[in-house]
Amino acid sequence: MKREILIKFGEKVRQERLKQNLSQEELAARAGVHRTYIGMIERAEKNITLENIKKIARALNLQIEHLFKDL
Amino acid sequence: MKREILIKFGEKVRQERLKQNLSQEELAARAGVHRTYIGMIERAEKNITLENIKKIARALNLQIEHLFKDL
DNA sequence: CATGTGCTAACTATAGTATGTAGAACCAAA
DNA sequence: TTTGGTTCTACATACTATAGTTAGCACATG
Repeated sequence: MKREILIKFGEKVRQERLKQNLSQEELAARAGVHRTYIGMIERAEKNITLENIKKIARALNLQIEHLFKDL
Repeated sequence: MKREILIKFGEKVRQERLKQNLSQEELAARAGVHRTYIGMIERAEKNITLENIKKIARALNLQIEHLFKDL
């Protein structure tokens, strides 16, 4: 499937967010994006850009690299 | 700087492309994107999306993870 | 009640695609 | 040396697709 990478990335973000007991709203606030946007990314509804990947990685205190482990 | 991540990513793509002796046009053809697009990415003029990051990684026979090593 | 998430719909910013021009570097033949 | 051909890249627009942002409503669950 074409959007497989988006699905895997979304799952990874959700997994890391829950591991840190953050709500979508909290993660959004940390990353500086809107609360529904995090939901859209986790549901693979948007093809996220590199700058926002970076924002989310920072908000999760992770290296970008880590978000692509086993992808 | 805000676009620092784009600059580093662009440098990484160029570095890997040259390592494999590919022209921008050859890499573009492999990745299935337009020839000028690769130039724009290497010069950090566009905020690349995840699906295109994936295309370029595949065209370079690299894991996405590798493109973010030491970034 | 409050909190968290999914989902729709709309707008505006910009990523993605493409064409064309220019110039640099290299090579080969006159 | 100069001329001409080739290859590669930068850069300038410009168009169209869609990412990014927001508001609102539904429906859970505590």
